[in-house]
Amino acid sequence: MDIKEALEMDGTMGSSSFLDHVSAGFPLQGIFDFAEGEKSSLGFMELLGVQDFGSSLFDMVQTPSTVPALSSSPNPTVVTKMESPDLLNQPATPNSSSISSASSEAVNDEQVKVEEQEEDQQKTKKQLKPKKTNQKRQREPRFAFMTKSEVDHLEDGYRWRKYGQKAVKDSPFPRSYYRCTTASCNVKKRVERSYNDPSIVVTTYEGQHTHPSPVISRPSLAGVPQLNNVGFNVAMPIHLGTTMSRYQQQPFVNNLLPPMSLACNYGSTNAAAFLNERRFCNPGPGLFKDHGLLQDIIPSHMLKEE
DNA sequence: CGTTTTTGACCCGCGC
DNA sequence: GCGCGGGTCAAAAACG
Repeated sequence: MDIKEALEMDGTMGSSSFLDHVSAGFPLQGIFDFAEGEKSSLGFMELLGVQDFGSSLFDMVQTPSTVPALSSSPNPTVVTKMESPDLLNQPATPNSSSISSASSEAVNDEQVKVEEQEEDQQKTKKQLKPKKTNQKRQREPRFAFMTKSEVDHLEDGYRWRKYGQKAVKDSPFPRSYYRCTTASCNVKKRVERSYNDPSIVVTTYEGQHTHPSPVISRPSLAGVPQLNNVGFNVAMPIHLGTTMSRYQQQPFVNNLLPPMSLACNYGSTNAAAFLNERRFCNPGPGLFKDHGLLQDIIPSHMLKEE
């Protein structure tokens, strides 16, 4: 049980609690703490209830141990960890069935965690600049998922520019920081590799894209079929068509999906979609089922599916 | 030549 | 107050 070891190792870190991990970027250790299931006694549904605050964060993790079939399976997998309830409705990817099933069986170790870090910090404007009226910086809600992949930077339909890299404590693998290259869109993501299982990449998204996936207009991806003209459902097909041969990125939540998030379940299957879903399902603090934007963007038939 | 990556420095929050 | 770790900046290098 690598995870167990990880958990124990985490204990050696000592100074940080799980929440600390989370608020600081939920290092894997944090995730595994979570997996331990002791620091979070909330049941999944309970969490949902808690989460239902719209802006509070929600963590759902399936540690590698929960998907035993993965490591040995020819088809790599993705373990999803989400920090936002709105995203939980994420459907399994079309071709993740095998993985999904595997994970479902493994959910026994299902871990859930609630985070309320939204008031955490707002690092969008920053540090080297004169600090402003120091309200605690607010951090955008984040969500992450673990992906079994050989490449660190997973294609998700958006363009990212790397702006930093740091060594991760207790891990031989560095953590990379990316920002969406689209002007006015300050979505960020962190990518790091699990030191317990180097084949697993943990990607954390922070913020919400304020634009459609740019891949639509990208020549290199022009051949990818577009599901719509908005962009957020496009990424997955692109992903599948262009990168699956190198790695698999198949976020899935299957049985972990919270019922209440069904309203946002419209079939997107990747990170970009997650972000968009999040954005559209959770347009503002406390708002949950506002379909205003959704209706503008999502085909009516999709909405009906909820 | 424009864009992205690399990388050391810096800032900030937090625990001791 | 100090040190540590996480996160970001920004100049230089690399890349296409």
